[in-house]
Amino acid sequence: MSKCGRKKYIKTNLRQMTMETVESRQDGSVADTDGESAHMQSQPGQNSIPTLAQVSVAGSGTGRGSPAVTLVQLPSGQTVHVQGVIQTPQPSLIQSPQIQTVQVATIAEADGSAESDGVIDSHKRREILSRRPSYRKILNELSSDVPGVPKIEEEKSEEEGTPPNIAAMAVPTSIYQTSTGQYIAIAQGGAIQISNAGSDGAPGLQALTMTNPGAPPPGATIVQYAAQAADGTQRFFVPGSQVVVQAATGDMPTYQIRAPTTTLPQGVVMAASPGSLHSPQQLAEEATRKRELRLMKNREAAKECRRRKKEYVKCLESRVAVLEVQNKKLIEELETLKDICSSKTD
DNA sequence: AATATCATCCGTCAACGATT
DNA sequence: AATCGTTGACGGATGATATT
Repeated sequence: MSKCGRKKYIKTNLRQMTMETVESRQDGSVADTDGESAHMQSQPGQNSIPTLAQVSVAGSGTGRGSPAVTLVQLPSGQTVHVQGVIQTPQPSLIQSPQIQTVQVATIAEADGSAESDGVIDSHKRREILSRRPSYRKILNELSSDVPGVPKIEEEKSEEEGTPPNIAAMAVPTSIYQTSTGQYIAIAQGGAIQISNAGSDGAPGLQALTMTNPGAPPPGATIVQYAAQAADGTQRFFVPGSQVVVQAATGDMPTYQIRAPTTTLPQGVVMAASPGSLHSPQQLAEEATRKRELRLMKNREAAKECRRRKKEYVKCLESRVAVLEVQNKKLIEELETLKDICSSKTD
């Protein structure tokens, strides 16, 4: 199998896993091409329910957000309202003696005969296929429903995207990352903090104080870091037109703050305010800087997004486990009640 | 041991919604 | 309208495991 094909296979499996164990689509009636983006918003409780389709109880909606209420029609014709998957365990939840096949309203059939044939109005389809909320939102809503599920904080306090050891220090105004994964935080008072990323517990954080306080000239906020210089050092440019030079030798990195008297090493991109750009070369450098900044941000965002997704999937998996246990208990309870009833009738 | 396959992670791009 | 954050999709890299 080619690598590409293998990936398709893996991703298909992941998508199936998502659909079966996470999303639990009831009937596939919503024609979703990407398999993930649409059905998270398919909350049965939010739609009118003109027609019904058979589904299994285990897949009766994720109930994200406020507890989604699913209308369940019993074989006897009686209808009951069943909360979505997200609910606190209850002592007794017997709602149907035949819980393996109940009937739940579906979205695609909720719009009339024409759309039940799979012809969905483009606007409607657009709404259905609209982007689902972020994992942060989803998980926070899950958390609000079930105690014990940790919330994802809006403000990143312990997330991996922030440099370790820096969060506990003085609040920095700017954080820059070097090509080697190190972070430089520049606090308001001019203190420079350098930390090694990814080194858990490593005493990599060092604080340096700039020697000439004073507001940096406007437009002199240096964002980019230098590649390793020819002399084996690494240089970072900080506000105030100063340069932080990292020595490349030794186990303990050393840093010095120098005036940028030397020529810039190759690869350094100096940022400047857009108003000060004149030559095409400066414009190109500005564009390059912006692009690299965007890539860096997106890199971190992708990491964070994946972390949230993992957390979200874990949350759902644990919920599945809980519900399986709950379901088992209900079945047992049902059997017990059946026995009691049959013994009474005898 | 060499090769193939699997599993996972990561960076990037593009599209989208939300915000300014 | 511009900008930003989020996330699916894609492809590459890498380590683990199975097969030859």
